[in-house]
Amino acid sequence: MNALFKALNDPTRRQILDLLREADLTAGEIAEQFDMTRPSISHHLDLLKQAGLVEATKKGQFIIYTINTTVLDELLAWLLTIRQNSHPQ
Amino acid sequence: MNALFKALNDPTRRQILDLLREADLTAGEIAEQFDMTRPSISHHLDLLKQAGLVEATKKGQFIIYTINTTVLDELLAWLLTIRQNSHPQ
DNA sequence: CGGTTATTTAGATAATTGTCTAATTATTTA
DNA sequence: TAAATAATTAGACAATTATCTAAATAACCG
Repeated sequence: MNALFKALNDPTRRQILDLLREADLTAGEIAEQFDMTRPSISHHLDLLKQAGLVEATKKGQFIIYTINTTVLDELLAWLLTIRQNSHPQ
Repeated sequence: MNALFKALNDPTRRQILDLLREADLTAGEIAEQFDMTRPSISHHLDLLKQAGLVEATKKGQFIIYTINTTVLDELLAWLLTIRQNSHPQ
């Protein structure tokens, strides 16, 4: 869970996920959406990849990023546990 | 959401939430559960409080911490959106 | 092949974070 | 009121993080 929380603990990375929710995008298309250098975006993508939240597939000279939400299941389960069972009086 | 993700991005703080899910506890009772100094735990409790995840009420010389899960609703909603609507083909 | 394009890797730096010890505040109690 | 207990605040320090520029890798195209 550590890599997951770490990946989500940044507004740029969460925004990248929001973008990828709409469509698969190349690294360059993602970078265009931010006022930040490409290496910085590349680094954010790497952290998302480490957490398993995105997958990267090379297509020619481009790298296409795809969201993968299955890793969120564990987080979702934890959240629901915390929320529903909090010391009922 | 920033304070929330920040608060959750630490295993000690998540474990504190797990403890408070079972029962309200004083700062000292929480500190007992960890191999860490009281000031460190106090700092973690402060971050949880800043995120709205816990509430502190003074009772004599003790401070009792209570979990508050309502702030998790926004996170839960975001997670569900990300998960359910990810670029259906 | 040589130049251009897409992206990452490497290395540096400032800011943030987690932890500690020491000091402070507040409350209880003998 | 003085000592003890509960907890926080303050300040220091090492580790991590987000960002940048410069360099490297890889693929395309004239």
